[in-house]
Amino acid sequence: MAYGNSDHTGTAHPYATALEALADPTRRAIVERLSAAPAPVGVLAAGLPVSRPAVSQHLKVLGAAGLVISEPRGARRIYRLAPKGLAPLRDYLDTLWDDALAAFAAEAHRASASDWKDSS
Amino acid sequence: MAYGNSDHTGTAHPYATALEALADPTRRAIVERLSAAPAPVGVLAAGLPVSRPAVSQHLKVLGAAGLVISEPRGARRIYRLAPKGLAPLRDYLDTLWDDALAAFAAEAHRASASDWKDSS
DNA sequence: CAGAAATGTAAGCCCTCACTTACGGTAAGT
DNA sequence: ACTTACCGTAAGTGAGGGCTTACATTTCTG
Repeated sequence: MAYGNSDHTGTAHPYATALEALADPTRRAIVERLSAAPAPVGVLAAGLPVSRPAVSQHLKVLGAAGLVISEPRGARRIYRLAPKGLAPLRDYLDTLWDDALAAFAAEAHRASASDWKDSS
Repeated sequence: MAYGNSDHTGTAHPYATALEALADPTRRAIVERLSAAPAPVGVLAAGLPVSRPAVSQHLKVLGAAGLVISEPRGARRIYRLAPKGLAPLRDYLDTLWDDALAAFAAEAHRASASDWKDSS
């Protein structure tokens, strides 16, 4: 098991927080919008069916997940995607992918004697 | 009402369901376990801090997300990762990544003003 | 300096969802 | 056939989180 721990035994790894952050449709919409161009909170909220404070809260979550960074520009605050923010998540999925393929190959090569096989 | 159904971006695409499925720590643990080798429900539940029916429900969600497939083997039912299940999610993240990079490049190269930009 | 504009935060409501126990159904063993 | 094992589903409960309104703060503008 090359992965950390997905359960509750450990601190949240970057990929976990990113995954949980992107699970929300509104947050995905925000991220997709920011993937086109940076924007302040007000503009983001204007294009969404939720209130502006809701967007602020979502941005806070996205920031904690390392997916978004902000820069104060006068009274406004410009939000943009963190370029490397998706890297941990992508790596995690790649590892899952590779392990699954390896397991599939091993399964095809030898079709028995796993631990879950009947233990009579 | 708070827009009960969650989709601003259109009909629930596969990557969305996969994302929401993997957001749960228990389901991630199941997927990671299956990425090592196929297993029946009982074995999966034995390695998790939840009951067996809970695992069944999670597997149903993962199946609906296209991440897991099952094959009845005698009285048991063997679950394994769907090799192509992660593809839509990976593609989605790749697109997001590429768009963000393009936006960053455009930002650095920008000449014209966006609507929210301050004039100066 | 007063007013407006833009944002973050607090308090609270409500709905989703993960989990449990209880039950019904199918396949293997004796 | 009876019993045992394994599994999926139904019903109900509790905690988490997303949303809203109200408020405090900072900054630009006239």
